[in-house]
Formats: sequence, structure tokens, C-alpha cells
Amino acid sequence: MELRHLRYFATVAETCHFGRAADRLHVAQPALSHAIRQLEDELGVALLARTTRQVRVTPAGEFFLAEAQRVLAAVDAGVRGARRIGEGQLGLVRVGFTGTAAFSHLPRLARALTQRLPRVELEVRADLLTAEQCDRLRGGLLGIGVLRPPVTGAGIDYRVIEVEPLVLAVPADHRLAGEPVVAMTDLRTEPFVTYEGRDSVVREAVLRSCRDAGFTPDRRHEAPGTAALLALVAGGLGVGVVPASARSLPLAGVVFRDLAGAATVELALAWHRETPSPLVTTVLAALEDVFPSARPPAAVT
Amino acid sequence: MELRHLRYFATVAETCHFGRAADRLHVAQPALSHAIRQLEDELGVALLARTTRQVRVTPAGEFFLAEAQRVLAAVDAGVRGARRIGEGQLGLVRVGFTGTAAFSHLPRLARALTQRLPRVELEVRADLLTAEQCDRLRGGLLGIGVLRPPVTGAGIDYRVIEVEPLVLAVPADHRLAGEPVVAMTDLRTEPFVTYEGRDSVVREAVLRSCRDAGFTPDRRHEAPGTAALLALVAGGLGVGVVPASARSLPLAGVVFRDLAGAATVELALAWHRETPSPLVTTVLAALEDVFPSARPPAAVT
DNA sequence: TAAAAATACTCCATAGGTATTTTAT
DNA sequence: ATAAAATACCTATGGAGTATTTTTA
Repeated sequence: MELRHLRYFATVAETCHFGRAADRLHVAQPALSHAIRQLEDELGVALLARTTRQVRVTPAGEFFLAEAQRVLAAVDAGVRGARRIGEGQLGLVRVGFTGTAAFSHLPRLARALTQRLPRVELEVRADLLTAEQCDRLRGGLLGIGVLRPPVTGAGIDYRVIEVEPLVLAVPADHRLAGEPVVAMTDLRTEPFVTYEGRDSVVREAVLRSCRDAGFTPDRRHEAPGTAALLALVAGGLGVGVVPASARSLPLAGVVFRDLAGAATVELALAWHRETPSPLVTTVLAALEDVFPSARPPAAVT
Repeated sequence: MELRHLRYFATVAETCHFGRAADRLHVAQPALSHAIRQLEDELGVALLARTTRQVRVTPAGEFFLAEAQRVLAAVDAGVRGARRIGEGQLGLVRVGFTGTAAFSHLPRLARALTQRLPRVELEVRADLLTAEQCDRLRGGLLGIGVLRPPVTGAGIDYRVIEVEPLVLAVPADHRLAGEPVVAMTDLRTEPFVTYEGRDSVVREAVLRSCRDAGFTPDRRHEAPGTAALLALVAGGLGVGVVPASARSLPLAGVVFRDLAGAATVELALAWHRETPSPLVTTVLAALEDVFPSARPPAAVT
């Protein structure tokens, strides 16, 4: 038995007329008679009760028709689905985010995705450092990473979507809270709350900024993420230097001030160069105009 | 696309090995390579990522595999179902019953059917007179009738499964309630509760019995069915003459007594001769030893 | 008698076979 | 070096076409 038999039978059963069914199927009438006969022989049941003047569907035919229609519908669904997946319009993307990007960029990304690729499901893994994301991209555990260059290791392509200045976060009652702009050098004597961990790109940018301003910061406390860091700042335990996108995480008792003389950090979309799954490709393409490149694309070996 | 493609793909995807899949499918390996290539070309998607050393299923392939399996399962179900229907082992039989048969014979019939043909559904239409059942059998509204011959009209075959004597139903305090056997002639002066309607076979048998005993009954009341008739008897409104199977409908205040000199009535399984649907045929066959013929089969034109 | 399904017969497209090559580990 | 998929090529089955017959309403 082949799909041909089911297609032929379904059409004949629906029209109750071999000639018209043959027309619809673009085959000659004897081909139909033959195929239906084959089908009935294989099943050992009459599906159609036919005289030369009328064709009726038997109870067995009625039942088989229902199944045949299910089958043909399932085939159709399979074809469509497979094609959609092939075009990257259906499936599950796992997207990783660095700390603050989860707050500032995730909402826009999610909204854009559900609007443009409604059949693509989004799975989010937040609070991943750049190095962790690169590993997971290579391992296929992530499809796309929202991270801060430079990327570590080989095989990762990325596109910078934002160049953010570092800004100052101080308690609302801090002496610098009143200044519209603060210079890095003003922070020489301040106790710092910094990000913890060796691999944090922001942490490195902050330390570099201090070095460039001619001092080594008094790192009084460390926090595992931006939210915790700001909480410590609100508690008056020190000042924080964080990416501007942290402003989308307002916390009572913390004010943000522009920082003159501080480094910038970048935010980029990254993916594994070797496995350009159609899903990731279309998702990246769909995100092109929501997150345009902030600089010409760059690749790192 | 044909089922062949789905069968081949499913097997390769399950084994992840063209050679072993070819063995399982009893075809040569190049045939598989070719068929899968065809399928992928038609879909425009790679379903299998293959090197000469390993075969992996792509996400599109994963999805398509699931659909293919659904399809193959549905085809199988369709084949099995159609065959079962062809053999009459699946489907819905509508069975009609005359008044008392519903109480005396329906339980046994239903039990036998669910046990022997568990996939056959039973739809019961009770309280149908013989003439009504014959019409419905001819019209295809009933598959089988449990009725009292003689059948009316042409095209109905039947098999007598029971020859029942008529018995007497009297109030428990009636003068005849004490007799072990009552003769028809003893009823000459009794008020009768009879079945209503012109076509009732039992009613005619009762009237004939009275005529044979030399009297015309005093038909004081009429009831639309055995249950109602017995209720009137219990109420002391008269005596009833009913088929012996009415004994399976015990009612407080009514006692049954054998009747000497009364006619017998038959109970038969009847079906439409022209449309011997496999369902009806197997059901009748399955009922053969639960309801053996009480006399050699008879046909009426 | 006429419409429509079945049958008879022919042809070529293609499914599937064998032999061989290519490729990745 | 070798297992395994792809390629090349060939054969024959059978799907589908045309012409015709059969059937029944």
C-alpha cells in the first residue's frame, strides 16, 4: 500500500464517482479502478460498493476513509513542519544572556521574536558570563548568546549591537549623587563594590578604567551579579561602576551618574560559526533591525 | 512522496545506519540512499546528517520522524480497522426487541456479544412490534430484530430461537392463584387485560387461544406493554395472558400459572436478507450457540 | 440507450538490484 | 585500512495511458 492508494481512494470516496475523481487527480479512470481494486485486495474488504451507475462507500470504506484522511493530513503537517524547521521558522532557540542584558535587552528580543517568528520558541538562560556562553555555544547548548566581547576560544562569530559606557551607581545620599557628571578620578578614595569572578568582562573594564585614571580601587565588596551589586550600593557599602544598561534595573536608594573617563563595554549577539542551524540563522536575521550592528561585524578566531 | 519513503526514512532514522536499515527492510542499501535523497529533495530539507561513518537525525528529521511514525501507525490502524469491519468484528449493530424479549433475552444477548465480539457496539431499540421491526430491518435502521413471527412483508429472514407457551398472570389473591395449572376454559368469565394495538402478535395469539377454548374474552383493559399489563393485573383489574418470558419480569402481587390449552408464541432473530452486512452475519453467527434454533430455520417471502 | 465502471493490452518510468567509488575515521 | 554511504548503470516490475467491453438504471 502506498499513499497513492490513499489519495486515490479518498478522492473517489469523496466524489463517489470514478470519472470525476480521475479528473481531479489528473489520471485516467482505469488507473483509479485498478488502484482501488489493489487496495481492496490488500485489505480483503470492499471499500466501495459500485455498479456502473452509482458508487457508494461501504462501512469499512467509511472507516478507512477517515483513517486515510488522517494520514494524508498528517503527511501534510509533516511536510509543512519539516519545511518550516528547514527554513528556521519553527523550533526552539536557547538564548543566553549576561547579567544586565537580561533586564535591558531580553524583553525587546522576546517581543520581536514572538512577533516575527511566532512559531519559534524561546528558552532563556540568564546570568551567564561571556566565557560560559562561548562554551555552551560551542557545545550546542545555546543557539545564541547575548554577551560582552571579547569572546573566548575559537569558532564563535558575533555582532556588536551596543557600545555602552560604564556609569556610576551610588547611594542616593552619597556626596557624588548631586553631580551631573562624575570623573573616574573622583572615585580614587571610594570603597568599591565590584563583580566577583575572574572572567567578568565588566569587572575587567572597571579595573582597567581605574588603572587608566591612575589608581587601584579599594575593592571592599564583591557581588555575583548586577542586582546584588546594586543592592550592596543601596546599602551604602560602596560605589559601583556598571554598564549603562543597569539603569533598566532601578533600585530604591541608588542613583546613576555618567562617568567621564571610564571605559566602554560592548554587548553582542554571538553564535557558533560551525553549526549555522537554520533556526539560529533566521532568528539572527529577524533580530537584525531590532538590534542593528553598533559597529561593523567582527570575527575573532 | 509515498509511504515507502516514510517507511524507509523511519527505519533509517531509528537505526541511524543505512546498511542495517536496508537489511531490516529487505532492500539493498543504494535503494535507501536514493529514496531518502528523493524525500529530502521533495521537502527541501536535510532530514539526516550523514558522513560515511555516522548518521544523525537533524531537527527537521526529528520532527518528520514523529509525523512519519504517526502516519504509519494510522495506516496500520486503518488497515486493521477496515479488515475487522470487513469481518464484521467491529462496528455498531442496532438490535430491536419486542416487549418482553428486552427483559428476558437482551441481557444474555448483550453479555454474549461483549464477550465474543468485544469491538462490536450494541445499540438497543426496545418495545418494537414485529411489523415495526420488519420495516426497520428493510430500511437498514435495524441490523437484527428479536421479534415474534410471522414476519410481515418480503425480504426478511429469521430463525426461531424460542417457542414459548402463553402463561397466566393473576393477582396473588385471585381464586386461580392457588391452582398449579389453569385451563383456558377457566378464564371464560374473567375480565382480561390485553395488549393494545392491532399488530401485536401476542395479542392475536391470546385472542385465538380464547376462541379455540370457545369464548370471546371480556377485554376490560388494554396496556401498551408487558410491564404496564402486569401492573394492571397486580392492581386487580383483570387477568393477563402473556408469553412465558414475562416471568423474568417479577412484579409484587402478580403470580404466573401454566396455561393448558393456550397457543404458543415464537421468538426469533430476524435480519434483512438483501443486505447481509458482515457485521450482522458475524453477530448472528456469534449468537448461534447462545440462542440455538428452536426449530429448523424458516424463510418467509 | 447512455453513462460509467471494468477489462485488455501496451509502454515507459522508476524502484531496486549489482558493481564500484568516495570518504571519514 | 576499513566500514559505510554515495554514485553509476542496468533490469524488470508495474503504474498509467488508450481502446474497448460490460453493465445497469
